[in-house]
Amino acid sequence: MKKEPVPTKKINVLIDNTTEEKIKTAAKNIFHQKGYAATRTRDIAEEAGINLALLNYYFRSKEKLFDIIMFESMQQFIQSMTGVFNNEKTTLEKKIETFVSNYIDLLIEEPDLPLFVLSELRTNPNELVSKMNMKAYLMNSYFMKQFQQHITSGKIATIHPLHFMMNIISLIVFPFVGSPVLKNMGGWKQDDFNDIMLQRKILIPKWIKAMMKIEAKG
Amino acid sequence: MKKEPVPTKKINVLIDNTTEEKIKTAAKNIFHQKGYAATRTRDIAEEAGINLALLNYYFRSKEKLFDIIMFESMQQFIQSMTGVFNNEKTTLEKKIETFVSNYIDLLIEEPDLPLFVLSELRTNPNELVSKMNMKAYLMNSYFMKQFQQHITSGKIATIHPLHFMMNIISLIVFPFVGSPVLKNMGGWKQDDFNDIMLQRKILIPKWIKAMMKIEAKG
DNA sequence: TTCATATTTAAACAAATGATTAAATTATTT
DNA sequence: AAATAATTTAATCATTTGTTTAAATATGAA
Repeated sequence: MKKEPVPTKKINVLIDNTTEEKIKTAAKNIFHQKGYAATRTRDIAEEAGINLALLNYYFRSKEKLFDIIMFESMQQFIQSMTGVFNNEKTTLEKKIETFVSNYIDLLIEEPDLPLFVLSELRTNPNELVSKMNMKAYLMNSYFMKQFQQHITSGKIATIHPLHFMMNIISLIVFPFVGSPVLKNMGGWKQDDFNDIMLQRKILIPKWIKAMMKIEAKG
Repeated sequence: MKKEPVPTKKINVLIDNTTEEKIKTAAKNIFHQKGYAATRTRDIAEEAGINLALLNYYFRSKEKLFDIIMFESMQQFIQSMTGVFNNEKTTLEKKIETFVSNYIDLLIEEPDLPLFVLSELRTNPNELVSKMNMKAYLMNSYFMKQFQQHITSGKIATIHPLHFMMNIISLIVFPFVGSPVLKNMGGWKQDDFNDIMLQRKILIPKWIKAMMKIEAKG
C-alpha cells in the first residue's frame, strides 16, 4: 500500500539519480519543448525511463509537476539579473555588459526557456508574475539608482526605465524566440546560430549605449 | 446525407455571416489565444455559435482548420514588410519609419499574433517557414539594396543584414510577446500599454539610426 | 408544390490521456 | 531474519476530445 512519498532529501548527487529528479528533469525538457497542453504524462514517463504511475506518486498530478517546473523556470529566467544588478562596485556600463553576457550564456544553454515561460504566461493569470515581484526588485536595485543618476547628470537621455529594460531584453531574448525563422533565413545550423548570438555579447552593449545617447541630442 | 460542402464563395459580406467564416473567425481567436494543443474543437464551436459537427463538415479536421489559420497568420506576420520594402521612391530611413509604424499598428490590433506564430513554429518542422521564402524576399528587396549602399558609402556600420533586421523586429515585437510581464511591472492596463507602444513608433527609428552609426566609430 | 441537395442537429463512437488501484518488489528498521 | 515501510509495476478506470453517423431541417431547382 502506498502512502505519501517520503520527502526525498538524500545527499545531493551530481547525476540525477533519484526517481524524483529523473522525472523533474524529463518534465522540464518536454514542457520547455512542447508546452503544458501538448505534453503527455506518458511522454514524461518515457523520457524519464520510469513507470507512468510514479509521476502521480511523486507529484500528485501533471499540473502540480508543471507548477514546480514553471516556478523554477521563471526563477531562472529572472535570476540572471540578481547578483548583477545589486553589485555596488561596478559601473552601469559594466553591469550592462555582464548582464548581456550572462543572459546570452544562459539562453545558449536553455534556448527553449523564454518561449516556454512567455507562452505559458499568456494563458495563466499573472498571479505568478506578481508573486515574483519583479517590479520591486528592479526598481529598488542599485542598478536603477545608477541609471537615474546617469539621467540627472545628463549622461544619458531621459527615458522611462522600462523602455530601457525592454530594449536590452528584447535585443537579447527575441533572437532566441525567433530562432526557427532566423535559422531558416540565414541558412544557419545550431552552431552558426550560437556563434551569432555570442557576437551579440559584444554588440548589444555598444548598441544600447548608442541608443541611450542619441535621445539626448534629438 | 452529407457530401462535400459546396465551395462557399458567395458575395463577400462585411459581417462574417456564413458558417464557414464564423468558424474561421472563432478558430483564429482561440488558436491565437491558447495555441493548437490547448484549443478544443468544442471551444471553437461555442465561440462561433455553431454545432460542433459543422467544424468537421466544413474543414474536415481540427488540424486542417489550424493549417489554414496558421498559414494566414504567418502571411499577416510577414506581409507587414511587403509593400514597404520594395518601394523604390522612399529613403532607407523612411522605410524604417513606415515599417515600424505599420508593424506596431498591426500588433496593437493583433497582440497575440507573434507569440502564436512563434510558439507553433517551435514544434512544427520549418516547412512552413521555407514555404514562405522570407530569405529570398528580404535579400532581393529594394530595401536591402539601399542598405548595402549605405554600408559601402560608409553611412552606416558594416553589419550583417540579419543583425539589423533582428534588432528592428526585436524592438518592435518583443514587448508584445512579454506584455504580461511588462504590464505587471509597469502597473499598466491595456490602454497604458498601447500608449507606450505607440510612443515606440517614434523612438525605435531613432534608436535604430543611433545603433547603426556607433558601430562605425567603435 | 415536389423533389433533390445542402446544411444543421443531437447522439454516439473510439482513441487518447490523466489518474488510480492493488499487487509485487525493494529497502529499512527492529 | 522478520516485520514494516517505501517504491515500483501492470492493469484498469473515468473523462476528455476529435470525429462520425443518421436523422431533421432548410434551401433551391424543376
